[in-house]
Amino acid sequence: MRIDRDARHDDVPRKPGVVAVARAVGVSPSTVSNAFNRPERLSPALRERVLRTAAELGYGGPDPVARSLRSGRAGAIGVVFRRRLADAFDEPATVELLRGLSDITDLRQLALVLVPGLQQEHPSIGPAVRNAAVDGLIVYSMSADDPLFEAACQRRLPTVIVDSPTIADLAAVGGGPAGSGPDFVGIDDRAAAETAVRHLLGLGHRSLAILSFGLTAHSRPGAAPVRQQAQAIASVPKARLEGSARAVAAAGLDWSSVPVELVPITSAEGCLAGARALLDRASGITALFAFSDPLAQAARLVARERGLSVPGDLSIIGFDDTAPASEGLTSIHQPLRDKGRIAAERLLRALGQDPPPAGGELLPTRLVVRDSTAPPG
Amino acid sequence: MRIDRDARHDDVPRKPGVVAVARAVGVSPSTVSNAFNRPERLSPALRERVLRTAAELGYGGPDPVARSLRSGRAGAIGVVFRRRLADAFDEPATVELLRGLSDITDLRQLALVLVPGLQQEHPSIGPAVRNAAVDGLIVYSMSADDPLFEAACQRRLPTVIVDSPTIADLAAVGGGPAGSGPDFVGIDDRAAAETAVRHLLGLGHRSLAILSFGLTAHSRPGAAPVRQQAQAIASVPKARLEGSARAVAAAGLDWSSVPVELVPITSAEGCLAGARALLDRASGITALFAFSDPLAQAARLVARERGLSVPGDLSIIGFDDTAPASEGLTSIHQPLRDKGRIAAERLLRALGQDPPPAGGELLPTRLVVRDSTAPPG
DNA sequence: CTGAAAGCGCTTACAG
DNA sequence: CTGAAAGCGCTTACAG
Repeated sequence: MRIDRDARHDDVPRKPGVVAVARAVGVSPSTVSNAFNRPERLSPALRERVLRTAAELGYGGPDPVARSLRSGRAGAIGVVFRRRLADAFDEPATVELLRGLSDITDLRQLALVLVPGLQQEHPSIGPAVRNAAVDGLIVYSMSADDPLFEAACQRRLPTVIVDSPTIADLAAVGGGPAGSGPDFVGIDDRAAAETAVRHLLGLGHRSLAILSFGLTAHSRPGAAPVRQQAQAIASVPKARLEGSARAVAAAGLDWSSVPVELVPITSAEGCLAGARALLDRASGITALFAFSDPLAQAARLVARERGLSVPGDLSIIGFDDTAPASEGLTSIHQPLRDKGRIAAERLLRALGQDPPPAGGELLPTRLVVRDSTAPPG
Repeated sequence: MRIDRDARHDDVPRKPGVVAVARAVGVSPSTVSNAFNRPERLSPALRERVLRTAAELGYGGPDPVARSLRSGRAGAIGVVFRRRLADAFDEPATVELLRGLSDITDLRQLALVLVPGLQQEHPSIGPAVRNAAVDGLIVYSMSADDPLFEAACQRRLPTVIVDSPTIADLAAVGGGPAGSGPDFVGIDDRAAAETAVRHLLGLGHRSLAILSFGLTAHSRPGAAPVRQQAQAIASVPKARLEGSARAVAAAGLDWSSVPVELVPITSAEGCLAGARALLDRASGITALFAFSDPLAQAARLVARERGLSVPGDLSIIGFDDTAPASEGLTSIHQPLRDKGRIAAERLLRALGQDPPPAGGELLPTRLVVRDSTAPPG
């Protein structure tokens, strides 16, 4: 055990601490601490002497962990992801959100602690969120039934949920942290999806299909009939499916005949496989609503593979508007960077004296029509 | 002071700790700790009772900071950036490096602590790297004379430098951490630049110019004559300039007549302004070597602004190969994701029993010829 | 299977 | 301007 080893060989200290420096200079630990943290309390000469001796001894400065334990502040905020960090960096929408978060944390030189979700391969290690030394948490788009979400809530840290679960869905499931509860920043996914489907229907399409995310934390890829849709827990796909259904019903069509395919969004291959599966079983459709731009891009690739022209044979609309405009993908735009900024601002306010108004914040979305949607050929 | 407040009102504890839970259950703190960390040491019934009481009391689980102080491990590695985090996320090359790093950290569920550099606006706060609770550091592309680099070295943590400063440049400046010194992962920037310029010269160009990064930590944008180039400290532009000069000299041309423009790479506007300045004063050139793809893309934009066709009137070669292949930019490819992976692997090995061989690792690069370079028209 | 004790490295109000 | 003392919340070898 390291501690005992150090104590035994007192003459061979592994790493010098504040007391070693104090001893060498001939002052008290308080003075060493002050030399680093409150320079104005020392005479310049003494401060100089302390700093020089510290450097000679190879003292790396006050240990941030000890300082943090004493002061109660970590100087960092955590961002909790559903899955691997590598997956997060692969999603343009997530990187844009991170840009927005860092726009705000940069102003205070705060570190951003990126916390990975569970790995299917190593479920035993336990969620990393339990170990993150942070002052507050951004929880990014999780299903309310995800064990990771429970673990995040358990920290009882000031928390801002981004996108999912919504406060309403949280209440329905009965989970969530105690006390004042988490804050929320997101969009009106139901209304946005309704807009997307209305756009397709307005062009004259009568036969469409949907490429969605998983409906629960442990959702399997594949077709999701209406009865399975009713079991949805994940707020984002749940709301978008509801919005889509509403638009379809309003047009006098039968929602239960609209194919919905669930796709694991963790990999480009998953997106392609999902698009292929959907186009296999719904070969008659003329329009497709994908719940993300990468999904829409995959669908367009698969359509081309099969000799379908877009939008001639198949109209495709995406979500997030993260594809380069040059690709001409019709999509629902949402202000992802602002979402990050606002989430970080609200978290920082919750950490300070100035908590933001309860109830969370919904950001505006808008339909951006480009070249991937047109009337059926 | 918070501590005293808690002590005074012992009946209104702010947050329950392991002792509060222990008291409530009627066991010792050790047992509570074991309930969370070594479940096998308790009878299932007792463990259950401890966990239930903890939940009732609103205990969030063992405090990671205290645990970290005691155990000596943070369960996270830090990535130190030269500038704002938001700038880092704006650079495709940096995001790709982060993907590589997280490919490895994900395997162990390690958090990634993103540490911002100094803000010009608030130099007073002190470098955030001093406060990062991490087990090791990835230092990403810094100039050896950057105060931030010094602060990072001061932590005396196991460290892997990515790209800059190189071990050789470090030794020349006389800085760097004591002890075994930092590890290094990068590329042979000199050779890669030589290849790029040879490609241009091989096409028949005789009049070229260079769009470079800043040569020191506090480099100003603008023209950099040869005598200023000699003062370069930042390893990457220094080596690339040397490689370029070597290729130019080998072709029997005069390096001192090759315009070199320094560009602040922190913003898209900076890139455009740099490209404009260079094209203003070097209007006769037929070829341009930009030290990054975003810089090359900016140069192409500016060329078009001025009615120059690429590659007809102006050949442009970039670096990193981060632009979409569809844009047809000739570039030097480097394996950025592998670079991240290898850096993380080496750091993890240094943290364990299996330190990597000294001397660092140089990754291969290759010239990718596309449509932005051609013989002079 | 459980508990008492020490200590991780620091900071801070307080006394001098 | 400087020091002695307490304590942040936890874990761990050791004893029982």
